[in-house]
Amino acid sequence: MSRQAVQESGCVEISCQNCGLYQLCLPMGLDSADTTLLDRYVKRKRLLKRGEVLYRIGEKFTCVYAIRSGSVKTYVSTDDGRLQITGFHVPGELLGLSALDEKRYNCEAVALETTSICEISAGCFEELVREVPSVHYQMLRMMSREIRHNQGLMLLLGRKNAEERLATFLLSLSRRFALRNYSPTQFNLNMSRSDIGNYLGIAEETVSRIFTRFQEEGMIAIERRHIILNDLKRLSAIAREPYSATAQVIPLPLTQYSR
Amino acid sequence: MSRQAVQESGCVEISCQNCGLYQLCLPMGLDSADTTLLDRYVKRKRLLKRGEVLYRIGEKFTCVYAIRSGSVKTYVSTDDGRLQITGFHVPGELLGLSALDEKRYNCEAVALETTSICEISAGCFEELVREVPSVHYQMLRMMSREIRHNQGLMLLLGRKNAEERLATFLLSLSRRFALRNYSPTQFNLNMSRSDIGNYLGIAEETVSRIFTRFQEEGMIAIERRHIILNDLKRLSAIAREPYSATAQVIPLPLTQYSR
DNA sequence: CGCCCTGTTGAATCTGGTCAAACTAAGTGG
DNA sequence: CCACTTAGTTTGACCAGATTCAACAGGGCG
Repeated sequence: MSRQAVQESGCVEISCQNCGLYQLCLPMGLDSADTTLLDRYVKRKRLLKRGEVLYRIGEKFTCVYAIRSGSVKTYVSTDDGRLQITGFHVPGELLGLSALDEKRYNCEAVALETTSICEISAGCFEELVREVPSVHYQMLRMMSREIRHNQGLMLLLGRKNAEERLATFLLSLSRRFALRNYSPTQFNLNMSRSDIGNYLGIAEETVSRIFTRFQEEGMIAIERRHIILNDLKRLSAIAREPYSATAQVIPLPLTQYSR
Repeated sequence: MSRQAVQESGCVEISCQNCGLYQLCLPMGLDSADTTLLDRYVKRKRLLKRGEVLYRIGEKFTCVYAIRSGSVKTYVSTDDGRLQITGFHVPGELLGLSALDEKRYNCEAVALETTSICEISAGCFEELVREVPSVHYQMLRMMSREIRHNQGLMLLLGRKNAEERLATFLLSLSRRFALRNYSPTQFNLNMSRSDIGNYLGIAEETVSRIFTRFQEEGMIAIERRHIILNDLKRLSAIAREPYSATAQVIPLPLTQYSR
């Protein structure tokens, strides 16, 4: 039935080789038989342009999505349209899992740039999780990670002032770059000040002001979207990272902000 | 091995009949064979007094906990000891799931009152999830729910002012009571103002002030910890609930605040 | 070249935090 | 039973940080 779906969509040529689900599961001990199985479940591919919506709040839960390339932001909103960005998502990550409970998407997903997505129907997803044990446990871990990420963000939103938020944000980027073997002290912020502000719960003007203050104090050098961190120690002192700084890396699943 | 653990702990008499895991899973289609299986996995029971710690941030992930009775708050913290309460948890809920990914607890759990807990070792938990399909999918749904809850809280913390936060909080309690067939307009707040403030990311003085303001405006009547909601409509208007108000109930897994 | 978008800066304003004090209820011990 | 302590709550005064509004600078692009 899922194979049929693949054929219907005219996307038979699409293997799962480069899709997020594959990337996600392979390092976790899936053997090739499993990945062949994966292929069966991927329904079709979608290509989104910047600003296009993947799913909306309240919409029925139809698919789980895996990002192949590009990046996506998710956000929730109030009655009167105020948005809170809850995450930026990159290749290898899954979207829509938080709809499993209520069978409705509870946040909105929008492409930040041209983005390629694998679609897995909700039914197929359940089947997949049931039939492939290694995928199954991997799902739990992924959701566990998302919960942890959100908790870090709540701490930031609830208890940190604007300076601390910015410092935390910069350090989190720095660490993620270090993990990917990019420079931890020099990179591009490829999102707008307003995105940063929204994510951190402060006005974009405040973001600007604090960046310039940090610069005046010599901790950073920033020019448009390129930034150099001159004093990680001082930034750390300001950021006031969570207790288990070693274990709990960061609440920021962001896109690759360097190049 | 898990059976052995049960016997070692001297808690053989404890069946899973009243433990959270049982309550959780039974309505979801577990048959009695499955629940017998469940019994095998519950290692032992713990009894916590008010203020006692169930697990700490950074501690190794050893167990998943199910609340039998009482209530527990979880929180994360910064370097310098500021806390952010991330949830209040009640019977039937599981604790510790967000440690699945990193194998360390990333928040701290403390009993709010005398609380009875079932303990399931991490290894047994994995086995349980692997062997009992109905439990497995249930886990995914639980974590999905927690993510949704956290997203609502992030929206509140990032984009709402103090009045809106309080109104949201009161309405969420009201709805939960309605679900349990308690009065949605009259109940006890059995947590301190400071707990409320911490949870909502505002000072306890601000909580007090806004409660009195709401009272002056006739929307509520409050006396110590007993509260009457006189005007749900006006509260809703202030709260500015998320778009899909129907689908997305509330970000507040709180304890029974009425009696 | 001129327009638009993003980002920066300044000034006024205001929300909410902090500090301090008073008050209440509930214990606690003599 | 009463004096005393303690924790929780409320209230006022003051102030800092952040928002809002507005103007402006500069780069990228048609």
